[in-house]
Amino acid sequence: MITHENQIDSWIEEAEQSGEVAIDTETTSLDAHQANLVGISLSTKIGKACYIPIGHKSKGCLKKEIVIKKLKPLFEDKSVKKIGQNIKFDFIVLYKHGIAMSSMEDTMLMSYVLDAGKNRHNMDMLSQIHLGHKTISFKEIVGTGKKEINFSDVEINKAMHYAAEDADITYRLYKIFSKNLKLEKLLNIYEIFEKPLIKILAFMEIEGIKIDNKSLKVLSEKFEKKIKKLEKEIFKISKKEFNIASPKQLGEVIYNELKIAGIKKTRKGSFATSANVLEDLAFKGHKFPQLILDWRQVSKLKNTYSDSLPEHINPNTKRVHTSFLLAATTTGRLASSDPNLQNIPIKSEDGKDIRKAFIAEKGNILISADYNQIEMRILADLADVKELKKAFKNDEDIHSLTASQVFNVDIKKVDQDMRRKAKAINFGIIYGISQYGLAKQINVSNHEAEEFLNAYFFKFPEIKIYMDKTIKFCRKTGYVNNIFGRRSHFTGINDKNFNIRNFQERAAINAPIQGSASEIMRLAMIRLDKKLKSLIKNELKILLQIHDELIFEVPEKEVKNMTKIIKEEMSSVTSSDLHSFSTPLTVDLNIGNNWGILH
DNA sequence: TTTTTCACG
DNA sequence: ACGTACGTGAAAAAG
Repeated sequence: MITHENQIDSWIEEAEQSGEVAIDTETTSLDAHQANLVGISLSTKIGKACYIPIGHKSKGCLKKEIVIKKLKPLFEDKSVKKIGQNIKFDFIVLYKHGIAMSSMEDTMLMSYVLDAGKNRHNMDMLSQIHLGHKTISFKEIVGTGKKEINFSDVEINKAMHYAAEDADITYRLYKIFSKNLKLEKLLNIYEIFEKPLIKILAFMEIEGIKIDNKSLKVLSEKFEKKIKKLEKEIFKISKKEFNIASPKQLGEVIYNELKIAGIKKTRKGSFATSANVLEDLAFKGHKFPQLILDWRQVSKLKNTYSDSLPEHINPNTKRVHTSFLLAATTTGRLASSDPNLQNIPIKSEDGKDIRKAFIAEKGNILISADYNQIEMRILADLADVKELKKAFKNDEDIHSLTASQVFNVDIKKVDQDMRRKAKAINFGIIYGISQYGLAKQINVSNHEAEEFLNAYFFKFPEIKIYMDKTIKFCRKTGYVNNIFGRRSHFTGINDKNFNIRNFQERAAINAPIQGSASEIMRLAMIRLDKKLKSLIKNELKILLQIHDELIFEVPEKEVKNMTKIIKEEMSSVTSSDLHSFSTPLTVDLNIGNNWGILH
C-alpha cells in the first residue's frame, strides 16, 4: 500500500530499470468513457505489486494530481513497456486524466492470438488456466445486484489486495504468453494485427458518433402507435390479451388455441415461433403469423434502438461511445458493445430511419467506405480459384458469373431469379454449405439444391479441394489458419456427436475466409492511421468499423482530399509482411450528413 | 442465468 | 433418423 507520494519513486525507478511494468487501474465505472480513477496498481517483479489509492471515499488516499504528475513520465516513456489486461480500457481512462500511455502490451490480446476458440480471455479465466490460481473476483469486492457498491466505496485495504493481485497476475501471464507466442511462431500476429489496434480503437471510441435524440424520440412514438395498432388486431384474432413477446404464451395461442398448424417444437421442446416458422405459416395464407412478424419487427426497432440509443449518449460529450471488443470472436473479427454499433438496422424502411439518426456535426460530413465482395475475393485467393480470380480481375458481377456457371447459360441470359439463387449459393459456400441449408434458404427441394452444388463444385473444383483440405487440417491440429497465419481453434472438430462435429466443420471452413477479411480491414485501419498521422493537419476521424466498412467524419471542405486518401489506402492493402494478395480489392465510397443515406 | 428471438456483416 | 447455413450483442421472458 502506498501511503505517501514519495514511496512511488522507487517503483518508478524499478520500472525504468527493467523496462517493464504491469499496470491496472481501478475506476468508478466499467464504462471507460465515464470512469474516474479510484486507484492504480503496479507490478515490476513477479510476486510484488503495490496499490496507489487515489479516489476512495474513505481516508488514506493520495492527491490525484500529484500521483498523475509522478506517473505521467513513466507511462509516456516509450522505452518502458506498460503491460495490462485489456489495456485499451486503462488507456482511455488515463487519457481522460491527461496521460497518453505509450508502448502498451496486452495479456488479453496475447491469449487471444494463442487460444482464440479455446477459451475466453478474461483474467480470472487466464489465471485459472495458466497459473492454477483463483483470483479475487470483482464481484467479491463490489457485491452484486442491490448490494452492489461503487469501487470508490470499497475499503482501501480490500481494494489493495484485489488491485495488486491483478497487476501481479498480469505480469505473470505476460511472461508466459511472451514465451508461448515465440514458441508457436505467433508473435508476428500479435505485433502486426493486435497491438496497433489498441490505440486506433481507443481514439475511435473516444471520438464517438453524434445521434439525433429528437428524431429518435419521434420514431419511438411512431413505433409505439404501430405496435398498439398491431396488438389490437392480434388480440382480436386470439380473442384474449397475452404477452406477444413471450414465445411460450405465443406458442400456446398459435398451436393450442387457434390451431393454425400442427404443433412444431424447437430442439429443446418449446413451441417453435421463430421468424422462419411464422413465415411458413404466413405463406400458407394465415393472417395471424404475419401480424406477429410485423409486431416483432417494430418492437425490436423500438426496444433495441430508438428507445435505447439515447440512453447511451454521454452527458459530457453528447455523443455515443461504443466499446470495440478485440478478443470476442473466434475468427479475428471485432465486436462492438454498449451499445453495439455494428448491428444498426438497414434492411427495412423503418430500420433505415434509425440509421438516419446517426449524424455528422454541423459543418461536417460522414463518409462510408466499404470493401466490395471482400469475402468472395478472399475465397478466390485462398482456394486459388482460377475462374473467380479472373472474374474479379475483369471486374465482373460475381453472382451473375456463378449463375451462368451453375445453370449453364450465357452470362447475358442470367435472369433475376437465377442471380438470386447464385447469390445464396455464394453465401452458402462461405458458410460451409450443406444441401439442406441451401434448399431451405432458396426454397427448392433437397434434390435440386444438391444438383446446384454439384454443378458449382464441378465448375469451381478448387473450392471443394479447399474445403476438404481445411477440415482435414483442422481434424489433425484442432485449429485452422487464415492467409495471414492467425489461428482459430475448434475443440469439437472430432466430437463423437454428429451435429457438433458438422457444426464445427462448417465453422472451420468459414473461419479462414471471415478471418482473412477481418485482417485486411485491420491492415487498412493501421495504414490509414499512419497516413493520417503523416499529414501536417489531420481532420479526418475514423468513427466506426462494421467488419467490411469504415465510417468517418470530416469537415466539409476536406471531403474531396480525404475520400481520395481513404480509397487509396484501403484498396492498396494487398500485401503485408505475412502474405501477398493477388486479387484486386475495390472500395465503394459514399458521403452524406447522416448514416442513412450512405448506401 | 439460460433461452429465444432478431438486428447486423 | 437426425437437424444444420458462418460470426456477433441486446432485449425480454422464464427458470
